[in-house]
Amino acid sequence: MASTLNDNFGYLFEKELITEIDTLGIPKDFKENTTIIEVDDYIKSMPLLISGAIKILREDENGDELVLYYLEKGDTCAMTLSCCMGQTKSKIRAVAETDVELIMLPKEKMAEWLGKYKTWQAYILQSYHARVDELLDAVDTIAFLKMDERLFKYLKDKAMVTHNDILHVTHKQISEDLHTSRVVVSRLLKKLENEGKINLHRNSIKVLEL
DNA sequence: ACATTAAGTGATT
DNA sequence: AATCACTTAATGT
Repeated sequence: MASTLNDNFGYLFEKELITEIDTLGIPKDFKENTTIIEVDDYIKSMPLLISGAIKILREDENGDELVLYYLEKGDTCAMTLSCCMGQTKSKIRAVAETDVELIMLPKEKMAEWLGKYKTWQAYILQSYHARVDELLDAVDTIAFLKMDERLFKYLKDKAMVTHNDILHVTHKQISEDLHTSRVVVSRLLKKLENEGKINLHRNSIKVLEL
């Protein structure tokens, strides 16, 4: 376990901090497509992503969802950060996009480490900043981009986090992530194929322009 | 061969 | 861009 930590965070954190994470953190695995955090869950620990990718979704009262952004190796969840500080419930849903390995850190240590370790402080601030940026990006995408551009961006993002240009996903699933209808997705995908940006197959899509 | 599910299409709002 | 109604194609039993 200590070696995994060193491989992934050795360049980020000082030795003592790695040791603390090693002794206090609880390693956890999630299989692809399992829910890691549900809306209204209370957050009692904060996750550090070791490997895999996590999809962060917003969900409205009808259960309609919308993809906000993806988390990758080394990232942490900004929502968790704000939840740990206040005593609030999660307002988002986190689903494992691929098989995921993470370490759960007790939230009490968060504040303590902020004062104790410079690298931890830098890491938290940096990831908070990155998350805010991605959120703004998501807002821009929804507010200013047309559906076809949103769709293509979605495909590219997905290919990026899975490190695979072939996506195994149905049009229906895409429409749910983008909060639109399947018919629209099918039509736009067809258009993208005609433009030579993707190849369509049943249950899979190959992204050509990355 | 039949049922089920994914994807394509035209028409309408 | 959403919805409906319908077709076609692929896949499972």
